[in-house]
Amino acid sequence: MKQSQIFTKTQKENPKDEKSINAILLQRAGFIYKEMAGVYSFLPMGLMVLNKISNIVREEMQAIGGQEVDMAILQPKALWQKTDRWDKGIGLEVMYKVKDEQMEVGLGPTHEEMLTDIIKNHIESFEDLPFSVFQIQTKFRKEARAKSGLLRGREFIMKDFYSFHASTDDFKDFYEKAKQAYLKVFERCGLKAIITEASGGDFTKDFTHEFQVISEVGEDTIYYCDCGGFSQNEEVFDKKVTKCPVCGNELKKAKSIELSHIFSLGTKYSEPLGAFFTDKNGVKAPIIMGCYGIGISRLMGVIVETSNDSHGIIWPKTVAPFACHLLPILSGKEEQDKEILEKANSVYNDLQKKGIGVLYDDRSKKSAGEKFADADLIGIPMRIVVSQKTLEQGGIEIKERNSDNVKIIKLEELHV
RNA sequence: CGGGGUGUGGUGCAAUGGUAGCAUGAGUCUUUUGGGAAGAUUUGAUCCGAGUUCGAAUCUCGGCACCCCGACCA
Repeated sequence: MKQSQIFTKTQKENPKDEKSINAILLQRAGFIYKEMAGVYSFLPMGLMVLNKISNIVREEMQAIGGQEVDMAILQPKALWQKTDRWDKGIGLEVMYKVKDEQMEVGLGPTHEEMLTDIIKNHIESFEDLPFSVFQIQTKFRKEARAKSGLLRGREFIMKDFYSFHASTDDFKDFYEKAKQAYLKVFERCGLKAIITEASGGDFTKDFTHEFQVISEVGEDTIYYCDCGGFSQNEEVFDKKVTKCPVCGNELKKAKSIELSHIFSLGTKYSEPLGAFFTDKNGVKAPIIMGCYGIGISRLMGVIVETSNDSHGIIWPKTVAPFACHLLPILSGKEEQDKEILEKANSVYNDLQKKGIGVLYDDRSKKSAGEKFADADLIGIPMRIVVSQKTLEQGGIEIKERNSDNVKIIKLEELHV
């Protein structure tokens, strides 16, 4: 893609009133646009990143059998009244409600009610179980205090995933599979997630599990051990415990960001909504459920929050909008510039033919300094420079965003 | 929802109650070109509503918005 054709521009100055790194860098680089506190539009390159993240999540969900759907966002009031969540709890405190001349509806903050209602019309026997369903869509939640860029929004993109089982044992097996799938998702996104025991709020009395990433801007505090055998959220942590019950080392305390929260739902939704199946003995029983969320747009924010330097974003290869950023640096001499541009064009065409994503900074009026600064800000993992210097040395210059090493190589030697 | 802070061109900043200025961006022209180039020229702003005053960006009241701390949080 040619940079001159992307309608967004970078900003030199930090936006006034933003303290959070992800909010500053994503806006300056033109990935997102703030509409209101906690409400952002995703611009072309922002959407590319979001799609990369979504695809990683989608692949891992499909790998454990998840079937993708896209449910309605408008929520029928009657459905939420069946679980007694319209007038209290999440329905009262979290759900946006909209009235027209005929009816009142909610904007989906989560989809247990809707999905349970859908599946009950399809599931009749134990032979129809188990299965799991996910979707990636915009959720709406009234946040008392939206903050920190993409980390806590009123409108945000979430992957919500639900599983349905005939027995608790089967649910537990799947729950473990989902945990492993989530670890893979975060690893592929370049993040080290710590599985942490937490409270399920009014959802469940049992511990639930959160996937936490250590970060100073996090809202949570966790006590954990590097051995990986122990981590608990402060809200459930017994302060008398000081050593890891698994390896015996001192526990560490850190602020962290919650990327995901997974729950055992039991029959909390299937019973009131009437989602029953007939078991092997011909007895009717409520379906056992689990639910598993990942904040997709929050994940994008967390990646920026944990991967940046004073010049800008450093995207991991797996989620970067492009694999490389091609910068022709002109010399001011007509003949040479023609040669430089020809070379840059041929590199661009070559990479495109190979299917390598490339952002081509073809802006003729930008100075070298500005192109470098923009490249650092946007944060594409590999920078390729074509200039008089590189022509003289018969190659192209490459530099990885997360390193200071610069080297001249032949185009054929490029690996991304 | 409680507390604190802030609202001025697209962006970042200034302006004792008295001509809204600077930088940057954007447009045009010339010269430049390896880390946010130079000159010339053009463009563009006081969050909204009341009040005080001869006169309000500035003072008062009300509203709205944004940021931060806390409470809350599937």
